[in-house]
Amino acid sequence: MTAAKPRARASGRGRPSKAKGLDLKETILDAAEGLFARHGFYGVTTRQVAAEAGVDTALIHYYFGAKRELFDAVFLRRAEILNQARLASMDAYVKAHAPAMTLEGVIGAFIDPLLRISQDGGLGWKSYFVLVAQVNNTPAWGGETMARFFDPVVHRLVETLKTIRPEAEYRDLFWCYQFLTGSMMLTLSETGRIDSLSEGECHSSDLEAVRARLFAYCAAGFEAVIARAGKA
Amino acid sequence: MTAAKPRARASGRGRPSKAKGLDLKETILDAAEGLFARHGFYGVTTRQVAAEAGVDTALIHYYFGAKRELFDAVFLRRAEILNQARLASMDAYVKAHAPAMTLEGVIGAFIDPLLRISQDGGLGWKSYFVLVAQVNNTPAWGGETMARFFDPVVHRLVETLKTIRPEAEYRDLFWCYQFLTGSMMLTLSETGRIDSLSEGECHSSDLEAVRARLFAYCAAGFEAVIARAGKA
DNA sequence: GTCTTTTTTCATCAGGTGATGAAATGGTAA
DNA sequence: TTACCATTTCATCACCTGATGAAAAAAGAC
Repeated sequence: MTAAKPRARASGRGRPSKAKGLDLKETILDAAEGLFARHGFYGVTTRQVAAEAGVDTALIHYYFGAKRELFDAVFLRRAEILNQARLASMDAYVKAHAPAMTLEGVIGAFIDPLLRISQDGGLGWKSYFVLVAQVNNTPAWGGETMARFFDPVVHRLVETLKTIRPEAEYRDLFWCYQFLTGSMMLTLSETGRIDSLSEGECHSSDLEAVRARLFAYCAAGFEAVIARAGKA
Repeated sequence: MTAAKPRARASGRGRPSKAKGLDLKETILDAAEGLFARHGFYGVTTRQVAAEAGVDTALIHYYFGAKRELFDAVFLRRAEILNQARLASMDAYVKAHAPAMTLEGVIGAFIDPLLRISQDGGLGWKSYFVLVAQVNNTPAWGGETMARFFDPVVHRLVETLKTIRPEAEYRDLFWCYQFLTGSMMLTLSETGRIDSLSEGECHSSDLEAVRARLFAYCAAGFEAVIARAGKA
């Protein structure tokens, strides 16, 4: 909003960054991440990013090319990490509880990495989740990337659920997944709406409160939909 | 994307609109609604809106003032209608089932008006829901308006639920509401993600499939969270 | 030290942005 | 008719946008 305070500045003109241990490329990505999360792709100018990063505008184009490529770079930077954390979490759960998996356990293994990373990962990750939530309901901005990285995790979830509820139909599982992801993304966005709505009783940032409720909520939802399909 | 085709054009220069039954103000709102929904506030220029509406740029400022006021006008136009439909639906349910209300019934009365309007309201309403979903996780653009109109409906929901589950804690009800609204908004956005994810098994636009699952899903989720709180 | 390569900055471009004041238009009322 | 007034258009402003080519500065190779 106001005049940006440079966070990294090269000494003179030359090439000091790597010698000083400053990676301007990362600094630019950090700045862009925060701004894109707050204002969206079109709501941010390359000059704002440059100012926030304490860097000349041209440097952004030198490293990333067009503005859209910068956005993609921001999106990709953490996508792989996130993806592998979730796959590992699912793997670990399956290996540890293979004989007696529960819906709630599987769903927890699917969601918990995100909560944990959001809690422990610092502000960068918080911004990143806001960004992912944005992309999640504006597929035009990276829906393809979204699909490329996250479809495998989702299919892993669905297949695992199918293993422990063989009678469930795929249609039901996919719809339930959509409901789950809507809850999850809105929660990770930490918009503050629940704070004002509940007049201070709940806090967006209280992910422990989420953990205590969301897994059970979703598991019961899946169960109900599966059961209802059996009846109808 | 491409060259816009004018949809309404005044004959010469003067003031033919009302005589012809054409309300250019509404035409502008329609055009703005569709564009804002697709590209977001900053992703749309007043010139694009003008072109889509078949109108001069200056006319937009004549009717609405600044661009942001145009956005607010778009948002407000349908907010009141939506709000009253939902309050009426809740009222009707309570009056009809007062002695024996169910969680699923109350939740259905809360959500169903949106599904019905989205199904029967035409493209304008579809765009509007995308817009509301956008605002829902970008509170900076109209979160205040959002709260002003929709908080009363949410409180009505929560109070009604508290009536039929007096043992429930408000904290739990608010968290569950957040989960519900996340599922609902993502669903109403009809992003098409479920279509590709399920390889054609499900369709974003199939709101009948949503009706058959979402109410039961949410009701079971609420029930589980309330029950778990009682135990813990 | 000189040469080369990478990084950073400067200066600038062509085009687009939201916005406005003034003029044109034609319906309405006297 | 004539005067008025809401509506619509035109022309334009000051500023910002993403992007680029060339120059400057520093690090590393020899």
